[in-house]
Amino acid sequence: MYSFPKHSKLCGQKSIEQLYKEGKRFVVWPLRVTWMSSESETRVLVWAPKSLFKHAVDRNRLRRLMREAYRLNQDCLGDGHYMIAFNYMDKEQHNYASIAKAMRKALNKIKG
RNA sequence: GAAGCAAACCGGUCUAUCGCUGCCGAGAGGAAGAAAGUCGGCGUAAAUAGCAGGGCUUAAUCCCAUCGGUUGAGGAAAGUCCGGGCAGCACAGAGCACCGCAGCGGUUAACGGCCGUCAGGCAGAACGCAUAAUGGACACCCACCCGCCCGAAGCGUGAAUGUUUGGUCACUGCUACAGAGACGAGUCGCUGCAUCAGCAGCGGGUGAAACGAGCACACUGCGGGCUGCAAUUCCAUGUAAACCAACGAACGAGCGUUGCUCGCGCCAGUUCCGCAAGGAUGCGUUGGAGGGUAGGAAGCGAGAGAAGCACGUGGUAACACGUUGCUCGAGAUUAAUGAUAGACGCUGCUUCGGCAGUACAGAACCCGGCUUAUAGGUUUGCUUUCUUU
Repeated sequence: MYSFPKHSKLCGQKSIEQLYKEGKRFVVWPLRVTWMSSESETRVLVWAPKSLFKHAVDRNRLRRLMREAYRLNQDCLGDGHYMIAFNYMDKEQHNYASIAKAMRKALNKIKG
């Protein structure tokens, strides 16, 4: 129920370009969400930009936090299938609780 | 015991819940899926072109879900500064240019690294000398004076150790200002020789330096082919206005007009564009061969290794050698190695209840170095000084 296996990750240059070109966008601070509905299963991409976080260890940490927040709250999406990208926007590192709160809000917004 | 150095090493642990990469096993049953094919849609008056998360079909490839087991970041993984392996391309030999290195000797696969050593400079705990002023302490019945000790800059000596500089000046050049002159020029004074011209010697003056130096864009020795795993190789599908072949068109040739010459006539494609018009271009058709990008696999780690630690031998050491013993075992690709909660450990402060902190930082083909970042801790060695015996 809370798993996040490999085939749930969004990969491939073509589908990522398509998502960023045509997807709908909104912001739930500190996350910028780009999403579009999908015919097959839901696939997700998380990203922390190098321009905001110079060290790889910080980017890894934020990516893992966002991934865990999605994994534990993915039932908020219901039965729909989507392609979603989460971009981290803040210069400061938030803790897990605030990222999880933003994640729940974002997933409910996509569903509704 | 204190102080100052150097080298080597470690750099969190446990529990609970949820989860991920690779590998192994079980396992109902297949699953995913391409710029390709095909059928539709939009577009248009209708087509072509074009547009898009469309449906269906299949390629390489992979076995998916589920269950069980196992596995998983560093001393710097970092910077990408040197040197190699490996890969592709180039390549007769030698030299020039360019770039790098530079006491001497050694070490290594190699190096700008490392080890030993020589000379000069700098830093260096501590010690010695020295005393200004308001001073401190001793002495003194008290005050003043004198004496003595301490006392900062300062001067000197200077351990372990660290750091820095170090080829040559025959050739080609450079050395500001000052100076007659910084190299083929010669001033002032004196002396000697000489008929004169001048020659030789000594001294003064300038300057960091005046036939004696220093330096490099000069010379000498040694090294360097270029590009990097986004290298490179393979798989399947399809193909371009580039390649090959055949055929055709255009130009030319030829044919017609004509005595000859000149001149005129005898075609149509591709592309931009919805069509036409207009513009650009010189080729078109058929067949063959065949990339790049995107996708997948290898390269990529038990086919690991110039691997590490003991022990032995040689060497001052770096290091080398060994029929010796033991140990290590990540491999992602929109990118795993985690998240949350609690406890312990360590460090500092403490009103002894606690409180605060717990670093630097994340593999991306692999090694040897260097450089930079780093909470806290351990061990060993050296030097000086004090105490005890």
